[in-house]
Amino acid sequence: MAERKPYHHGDLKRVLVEASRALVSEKGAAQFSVAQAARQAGVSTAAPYRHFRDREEMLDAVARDGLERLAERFRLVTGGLELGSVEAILRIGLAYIDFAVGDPAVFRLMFAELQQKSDGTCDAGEACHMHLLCHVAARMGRAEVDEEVFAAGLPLWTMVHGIAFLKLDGKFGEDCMPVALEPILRNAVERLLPGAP
Amino acid sequence: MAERKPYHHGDLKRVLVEASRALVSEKGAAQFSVAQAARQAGVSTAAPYRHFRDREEMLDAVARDGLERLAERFRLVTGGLELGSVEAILRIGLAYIDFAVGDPAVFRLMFAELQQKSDGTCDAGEACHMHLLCHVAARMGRAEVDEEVFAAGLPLWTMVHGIAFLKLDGKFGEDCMPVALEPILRNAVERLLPGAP
DNA sequence: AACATCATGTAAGTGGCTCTAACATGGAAT
DNA sequence: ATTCCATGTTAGAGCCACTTACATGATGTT
Repeated sequence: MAERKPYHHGDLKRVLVEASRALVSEKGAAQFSVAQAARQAGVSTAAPYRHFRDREEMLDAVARDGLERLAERFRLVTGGLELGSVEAILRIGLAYIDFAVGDPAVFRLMFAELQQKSDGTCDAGEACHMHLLCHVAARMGRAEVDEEVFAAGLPLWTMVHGIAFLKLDGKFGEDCMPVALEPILRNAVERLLPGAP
Repeated sequence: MAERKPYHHGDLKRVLVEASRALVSEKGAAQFSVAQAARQAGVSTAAPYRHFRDREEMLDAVARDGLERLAERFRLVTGGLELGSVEAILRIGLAYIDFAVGDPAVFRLMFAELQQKSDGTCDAGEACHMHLLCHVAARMGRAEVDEEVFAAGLPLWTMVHGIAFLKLDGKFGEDCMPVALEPILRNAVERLLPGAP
């Protein structure tokens, strides 16, 4: 019988984040409620407030979790590819869009306006951005990510971000895909990025 | 004395939309409440439900209003410019971003996930998109907006949309503007769009 | 081993919110 | 004048965020 109510539950915080993530994923951040997350975790509705200041801090935790998972995906899809190759940059863009389509509500939350976003969440977002910029820098033959690299990566980053959001908003017609994405992206990468050395 | 409580208030619906817009603009859609909007309009908290099915339908009305105002801006900034000129397309993009920065919360709402978006709101959004696509079509020497025009406009539309959102999310550093936007946009327009005939 | 402490849980309560139901009012149609 | 209906009100059910006061048990001290 492994089922014995543990002394003080163990790591409720993690369980709550997971429950929150599921709820957001299912119903959207707007419908998310602390009370439901608590019930899902099998604790009283007051328990979450021992681990999170308020509802928003719980959502922030879900956002951060999402950003970290996105960064992990970037690592996965570019594994083994040459730093700064068109292929690698393309894969990052596609992974980004894939994530958005796969878990729209969480993706929205990751880029939503929170009154006060924790430092950890900001860092997690920054890490995602940096992953792209490193490849852009390599493609430009730069050793580090400076202003110029940032400027060069901007149109790509924003374009992919825009595609992701417009897809979520159903702005792409019925089946959500009237045109093939990959060639458009590849074309953009090749045209927008300063050529390799 | 112009202050006499009118028989049945006149056009409460319009007043409520305006109040809602102000509230959303000020506090964000998440903090918006039907009750507050009603109080702001000077009616009971139940009154709004004579004009809107629920809270979401009120937000939808605010979104629609925003989309219509955006379309109006497009008309303004392209007035007198040649159809299909780089200048016109550029102005549309800048107006888009300008709107986003000027009223972030409403802009977010305009592209937010609503459970059920009214047809009117969809149409208003479509009108905005079409405004851009008409210029793109003209630039490509096409008489009408077909699949190819759509595909050509996609990277631009998405890029601008992405810039707007990333700006709102403060992803552009402290002062919200580490690089000049216009040259980047102009560059993108000139490189991405098939040349004029 | 006995005890104090502190993190982490619960129960109960406050005030606000969404939305509904039953009723009120007055403008417009007959 | 009478009726009807759109539009307003009051009252209330049910949910939620968050707080306060209390409970419990793991941990470190003596």
